[in-house]
Amino acid sequence: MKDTRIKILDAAQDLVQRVGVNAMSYKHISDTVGIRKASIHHHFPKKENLVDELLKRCQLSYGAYYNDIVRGSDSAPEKLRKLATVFENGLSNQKLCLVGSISTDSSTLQEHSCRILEQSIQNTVTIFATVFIQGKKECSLSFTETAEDAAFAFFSFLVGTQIVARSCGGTEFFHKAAQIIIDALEK
Amino acid sequence: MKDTRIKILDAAQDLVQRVGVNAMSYKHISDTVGIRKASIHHHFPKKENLVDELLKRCQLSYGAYYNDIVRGSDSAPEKLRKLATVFENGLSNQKLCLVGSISTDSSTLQEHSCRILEQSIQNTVTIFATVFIQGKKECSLSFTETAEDAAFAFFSFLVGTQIVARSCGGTEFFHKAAQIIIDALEK
DNA sequence: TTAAAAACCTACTAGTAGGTAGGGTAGGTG
DNA sequence: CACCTACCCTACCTACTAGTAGGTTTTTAA
Repeated sequence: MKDTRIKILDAAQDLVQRVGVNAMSYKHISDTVGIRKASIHHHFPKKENLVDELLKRCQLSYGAYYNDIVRGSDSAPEKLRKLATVFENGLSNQKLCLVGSISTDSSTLQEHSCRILEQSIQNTVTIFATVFIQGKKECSLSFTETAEDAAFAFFSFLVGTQIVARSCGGTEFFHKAAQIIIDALEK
Repeated sequence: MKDTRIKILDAAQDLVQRVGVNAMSYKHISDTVGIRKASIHHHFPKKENLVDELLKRCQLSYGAYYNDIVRGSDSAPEKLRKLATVFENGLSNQKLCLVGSISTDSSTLQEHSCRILEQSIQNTVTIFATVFIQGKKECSLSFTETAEDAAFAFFSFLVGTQIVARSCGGTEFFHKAAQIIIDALEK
């Protein structure tokens, strides 16, 4: 079966988003996939391999997803609202952004994983930045520093609010917080 | 010795801020404090006890610290900058806000710990909110929704930016991001 | 049809986690 | 003086972690 590998990645991703990369174990994955623990090692010899591939896969899938939103015909503030909704939907399932979840445990990661993580963040920020470039052009957004810097700030805000709101306030608090920040960036 | 307990809490806090609450172990604490693992159990029978006390201690110490800033004579935007600097200084030592760090692992926490965590967040937000109330009064800050909501958004932003910047960009990125958000909230 | 390659299994290793049992010792109190 | 409590110790337990060895089944391809 080719899709056992995908099932493993799916289960791993779900676990990472819910409980974090350190609390995600091969045992947990084997339980949900319905495969023995040793068999997972056949597909991903070391856990670091799994983490690396998870990061790469998410960079692609979420990158495509973000791009869909960013390339649309909406105004810049509307696009920011749609991007925030992606995070809000994750939160409603008690799930954190994978990059955000792994970032918090970055100190226990291998160097090569950290590099992929860094690249994923930069990739996301680059996509987000196009919205801020558009916003500056159409005068719908106002911010100091560069569009890249603003994109970094906005992405970081979404990651943090997802984390804090999961512990306190849930999607309601998240939604209001996003509203405030987008309003503040709006001209 | 009375301060063994404090030494344990200090070591535990440092570990939680650097590697997260799940990667923090009694073994690690015993190594840095210079005491046997079993002796820590004398002071904190279960790990949950340690975590609970850590949260309560931080709520007091950081609460007092934030209050010092908030009660000062600065303008509201200046106070926000000072609050951001607290997080920036932590980041320069590779350390995350304790509440932020524990929040990411909240799914592996006991219920009572979650309640203390929630209370810590609400406490911090309440302190932060006074700055936004001041800002609205003196017309130095402009935001939609309530001051509490804005404080929640700002705190979440700081938590998230600390996490993301530790993986990508460091204090420079953090500083610029904080600049952008505070500028956006400034009238 | 046969042989190799891929996938999966049982059974195991070594290491670490949190936690416990029970003994030794120092300092204070009746 | 005896006693008690707080503190710290050695030694151990169970549960779980990532990872390995080596055999079996299934799939694929010549």
